[in-house]
Amino acid sequence: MIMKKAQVSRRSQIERTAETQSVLIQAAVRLLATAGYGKTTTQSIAKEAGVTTGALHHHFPTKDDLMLAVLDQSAITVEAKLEAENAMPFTGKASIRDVVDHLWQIYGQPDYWAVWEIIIGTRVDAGVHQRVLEHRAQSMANVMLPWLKRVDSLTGSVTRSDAAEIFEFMLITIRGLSLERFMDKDPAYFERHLSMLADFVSFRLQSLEQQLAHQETKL
Amino acid sequence: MIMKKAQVSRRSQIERTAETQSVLIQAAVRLLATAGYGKTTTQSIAKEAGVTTGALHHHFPTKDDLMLAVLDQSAITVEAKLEAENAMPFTGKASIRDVVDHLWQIYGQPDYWAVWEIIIGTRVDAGVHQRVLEHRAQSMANVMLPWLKRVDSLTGSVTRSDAAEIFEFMLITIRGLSLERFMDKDPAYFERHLSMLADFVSFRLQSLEQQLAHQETKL
DNA sequence: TTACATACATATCAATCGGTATGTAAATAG
DNA sequence: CTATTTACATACCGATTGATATGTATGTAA
Repeated sequence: MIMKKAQVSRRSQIERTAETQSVLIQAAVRLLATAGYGKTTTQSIAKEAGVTTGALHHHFPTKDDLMLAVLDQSAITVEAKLEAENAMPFTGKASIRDVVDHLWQIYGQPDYWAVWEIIIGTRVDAGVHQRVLEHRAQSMANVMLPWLKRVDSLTGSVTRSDAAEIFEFMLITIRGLSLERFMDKDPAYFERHLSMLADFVSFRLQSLEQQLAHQETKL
Repeated sequence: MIMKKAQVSRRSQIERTAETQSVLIQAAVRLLATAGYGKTTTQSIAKEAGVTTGALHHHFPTKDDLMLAVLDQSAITVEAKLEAENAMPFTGKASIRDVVDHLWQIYGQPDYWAVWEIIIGTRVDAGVHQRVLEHRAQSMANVMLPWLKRVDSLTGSVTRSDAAEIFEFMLITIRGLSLERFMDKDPAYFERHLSMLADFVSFRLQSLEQQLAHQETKL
């Protein structure tokens, strides 16, 4: 016990800062996801993190600063999950379902809803909302790039704008599904609709390919 | 001017009640849709409605009561829009796009977001949230019924559970699309994805029919 | 016209919001 | 070991929250 106390008290300043900030961000994410933006107060965040509001405001002068830090952390987490996926192979129709599952694993995660709470919750505050949107646009581009590369290597004929459109559609549906988590739906419900989404994407890619092949034979 | 004053002051009690409650509900919807649940306070609602908080609490003892009244009103509005659509014919693939457009006209309306603000905003309060969910389940059943009848009369072979699943998928995508309104997307973005959704539904219905036709020839 | 109910306003409540001022403990530079 | 900075706690601020208490205006039934 004493040793542990001594150990804790011997953290460097940068370690202390990193840990406290991390704890605060995680607490904020948890509260945003479960209670929503409106009920995620600086006091509840501090309590959840096990620090005081003084500590919170020391690291994040305003609540908005903390919210933006949550977005930063979320972007990092998403990127890490994506890189794990990028290491895997991508071989045709069967793996479309894997892509859908993976997107759901990222954006269907309860914690990810924190990001939407911030987007929606800050929409009245023009200043913050603008920064949030910029943040998001950057993140979105990073996420889509690997998909575009994969579709290129897979079909070689589907245009980038078509592939981008399909990717957008996947994210839209997955976002809609994530809203359903606020209702009392069973897991099979989500499974069914992820499956339908994967079917559709496969169908869409296939028909785009055939269309282009047909045009080429004509020329 | 005097006549008008006299006219207004000569409303019956039931008229006064109906008008004031309506004004309050409309104000709440407007604020929920634009500012969100957290920033929709009883005082801002009263101010927006042009009455005092005393009047608000006279008609709706608690904020929750007013929120449930918003859901009631929303259900009525949706039902009215549906009946207008039900009067129109339903003739095959082309009109699938009409159905999608109509659903978007209902659920993509900025004001409808008020309903989601309530669903999401009250999710911590178990008591209210339960009533909200029950309210919603009832409303959903009403919305889906005409679709099921139409698919029946159109194909005659697609099962009800398949048709219901497709309808759910449409709503999921439309909900996801409605989230995009908080980003700065151009109208063409929405048009593209509504079009894709319609394509998919047509494809799905068609392939389900062929599947069933194939099974019948086998027997 | 009287008696009463209903509709609504004013004033105010305790609780809580985001944020600040100030004091103390812990780490680090000299 | 000392001086200084950094991390964090305690205490508190004005503003605002949902809600209530009480008074007044308006409609209605006898």
